[in-house]
Amino acid sequence: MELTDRKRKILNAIIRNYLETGEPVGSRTISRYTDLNLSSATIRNEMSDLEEMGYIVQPHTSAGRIPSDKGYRLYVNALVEEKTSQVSAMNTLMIYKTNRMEEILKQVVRLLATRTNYTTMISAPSYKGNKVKFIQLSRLNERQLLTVVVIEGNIIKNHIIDLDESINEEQVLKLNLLLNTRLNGLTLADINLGLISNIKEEAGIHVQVVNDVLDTIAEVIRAETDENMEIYTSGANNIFRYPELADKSRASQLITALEEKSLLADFIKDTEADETDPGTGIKVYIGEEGPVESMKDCSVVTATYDLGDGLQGTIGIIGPKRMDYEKVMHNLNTVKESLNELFRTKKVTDEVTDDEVMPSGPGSQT
Amino acid sequence: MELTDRKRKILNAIIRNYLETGEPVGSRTISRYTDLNLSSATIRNEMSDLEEMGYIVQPHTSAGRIPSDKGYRLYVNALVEEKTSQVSAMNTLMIYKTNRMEEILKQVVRLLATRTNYTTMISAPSYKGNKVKFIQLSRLNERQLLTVVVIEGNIIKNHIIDLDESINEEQVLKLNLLLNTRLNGLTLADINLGLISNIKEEAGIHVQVVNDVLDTIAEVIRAETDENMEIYTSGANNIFRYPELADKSRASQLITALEEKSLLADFIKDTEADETDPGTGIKVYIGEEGPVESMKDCSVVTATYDLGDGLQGTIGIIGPKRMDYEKVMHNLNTVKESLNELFRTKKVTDEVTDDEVMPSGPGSQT
DNA sequence: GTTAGCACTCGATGTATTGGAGTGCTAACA
DNA sequence: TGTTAGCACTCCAATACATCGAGTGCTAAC
Repeated sequence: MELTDRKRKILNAIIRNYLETGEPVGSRTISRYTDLNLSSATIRNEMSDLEEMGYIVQPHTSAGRIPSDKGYRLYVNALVEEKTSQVSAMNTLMIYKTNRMEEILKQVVRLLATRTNYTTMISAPSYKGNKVKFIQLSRLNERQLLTVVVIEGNIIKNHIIDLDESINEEQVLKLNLLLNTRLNGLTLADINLGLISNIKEEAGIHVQVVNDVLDTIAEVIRAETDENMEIYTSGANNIFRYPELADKSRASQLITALEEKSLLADFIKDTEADETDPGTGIKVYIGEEGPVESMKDCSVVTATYDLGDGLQGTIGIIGPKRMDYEKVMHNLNTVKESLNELFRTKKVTDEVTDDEVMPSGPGSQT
Repeated sequence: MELTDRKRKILNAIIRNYLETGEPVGSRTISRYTDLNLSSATIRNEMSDLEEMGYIVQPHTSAGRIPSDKGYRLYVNALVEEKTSQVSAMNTLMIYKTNRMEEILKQVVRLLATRTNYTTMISAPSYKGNKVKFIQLSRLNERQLLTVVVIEGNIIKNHIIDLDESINEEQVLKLNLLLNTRLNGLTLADINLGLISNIKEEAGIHVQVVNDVLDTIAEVIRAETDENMEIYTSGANNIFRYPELADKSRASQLITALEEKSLLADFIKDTEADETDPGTGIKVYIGEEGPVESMKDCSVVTATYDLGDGLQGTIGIIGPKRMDYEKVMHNLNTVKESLNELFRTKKVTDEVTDDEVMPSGPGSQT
C-alpha cells in the first residue's frame, strides 16, 4: 500500500495530538483537528490502513490509536530534514564561568533538565590524541615523589610514589630530563617494551620510579579512552512527570540505568561511533532502537559537542517516546552553540582541571 | 502514665512485627506473638495506653497500630545500648584494591547497597588540617605554567595558567623557591593580606602567577572544607522495594534529594558536627528528626569512618522508617572495620589521587 | 487485673451497571 | 470510486453497592 500525502497528514496529526495529550487519539478528534475536512468515517478508513502499514497501533480494540516506533521514526526523520535546512535560532545558554570542567558539565546538564523537563546526561569530553606532553617529578621528601603527567588536550594526572630507597634532588632532576626527552610526544601505542627497557637501563637504580611513571601514563590514557567514561546526569525525577514511565517497575529500571553509567555509556559510544549523521550531529533513538534493553520505553536524543582541539563529548536527553522531539533537538543545538561559544571566548582563562583527595596510610607520617 | 515493663515488651513486639510485615499490627497478633500469655483484650487495653503516650499510632480507626517516630526512637535507643556493650562481629568486606579513592568509595557504597537493600551514600574523606605542603610550578611552554599544590593529607590540585607575558626557566625556578619558602606549612587562615603583598613585591613582575597560585590554594582548601562535598550514592532503585516510599510524589522527592547532593550533605554535616555520640559513631535520624524536609518519611543511619591522619568521612544508609536498624548498624560497623583494615594494610601503596580533563581553548595550540 | 463477648468501624475486595469513546462495516450518496 | 451517515459492537473507566475481615472500644463477668 502506498503512503499517500493524505495519510501522511493524518499520521502527523495523530502523532502531534498524542505528543500533547499522551492519550490514544480517535478518528473524530482528527476529523476536527485537521483542515482536511474529512468525516470521521473517512479518517477511520485511513487509520485502518495506517495501522496495517505499521505506523500506528491500537492499545486495545475500541480505543484510539497511538504511534508505533515506526510511526515516530517517520515523524522524526521529517523533523530532522526540516531542521537541517533551517538555521537554528541562536539563543545561547547562560553558563556561569568556572575553571572546573566538572562544574561546567554539571551546570549544563542541569540547565538542560530544567528547561526540557526530561532527564539529561552529558559525558565529559575526551581527547583522541593522547600524546604525552609533559612529565614532572617532584621530590616531596626523601621517600616520596610526586608525579604529574600532562597529555595533549591538557589532561592532567598525578600520583604520589612511595619509594623503597631515598632519592636526592639531583637524581630527580636527571630522571625528569630522561623521561621528558624519551617520552614526550609519544602515545601509549608508541611506548613499547624495547623503549621501556631502554629507559630503565638509563635510569639505573631508579627502575621503580620509571615503572610508576609509566603506570601513571597508562592510567591517564586508559581513563580517557576506555569504559569508565565520566557521565553526569540530571533531572532523574522528571521521569515521574510521564505516567508511562512512572510505574514502579519501569521507574526502578530507569533509575538503575541512570545509576549504572555503563548503560548510558552505551548510548554515548553508539553516538560517537556513528559519524554518518546528516551534519547536525543529532541522533534519535526511539524505543527499541536504542542499545539498552531496560530503556525500551524511552526515547533518547543525543548530540556530540566539540570544544575544538579534537576534544569532544556527548549530550543526551532521555524521555518518553512521546517527547517533544522538536523542542529537545532545538535545546541540544542551543547547548552545542553555547559550549562552543564558551570555549571560544574562554581564550584567556582556558584552563580547567583538578583532582582528588588521596589518603595517606598511617605509615606515611613524616 | 508510666511505661511499665509489660508495655515495653508489647511495644517492642509491635515494632518488630511491623518491621517485618510493613502492615499495621493488631492486638490478636501480639497476643499470640509474645510469650506474655495475655489475651487480645488485655493487649488492647495496653495498646490504647501506648497510643495515648504517643509511642504508636492508628492510621485509621479499626486498623492495627504502627510505631510513631517516638516509638522507633525508644526502640533504636535500646538497640544502640545493646550494640555498644557487645563486640561487633568482625566480618570484613571484600574491597577490591585500587589506587583511586573515588573507585574505593564507589565500590563501598555499592556493596553496602546490595547487601542491605537500602539506598546508601558516602562522603569522600576530608582533611581538617589543610596546611600547604608543597608547591610546584612547571613551565609547559613560554606562555603556560602548570601549578601543582599539595596540602597535608596529600590532597593534590593542579591548574594551568595562561600567561600574558613569556617566562623563562630561571624565572620559574625563582618563583618556585619563593613560593615554597613563604607558603609551606601555612593554612589558608595564615595567608593574610600582608603576607600576600609581601610575596608579590618579591615576585616582581610575576604578580599574575602569584595570584593564581594563591587562588589555587584557596580553591583546594575550600573544596575540602566547604559545601561542595563529594558524595556518592548507590541503590537509589531500592526505594521501590518499600511501598511507603514508592509512590510517585515521594519517590520523586527522594530521587531529587539524592541528586541534589547538597541535601545529603546536610546529614553528613550534622553527623560530623555531633561528636557527642556514645562511641560507636553511629547516628540514627528517624523521620522528622533529620535535617531534610523532603526525607521525612525515611530514616537515615550514618557513621563516620576514619582513615587515620585525621582524614575522615561519613557513610549513610537511607531507608524507610521501618528499616532493619540492627542489620543496618551492623553493616555500617563492618564497613568501618573494612575501611580501616584496607588503609592499615595499604601502607605500601598508600597513594590515591587523580584528576580531570581540562579543555584548552582554541587559542592555545602551540 | 484479666478476659470473653459483642457491636461497631472502616478499608479492601469483588461484582454489576452504566456511560462514553472508539471501531468496523454496510449501504447510500455524489 | 471515493466519501459519508448510520448502526451495532467492544471495551475501558467510573460508579455504586454488597460483603468480608481485621481490628477496635466497651461492658460485664470472672
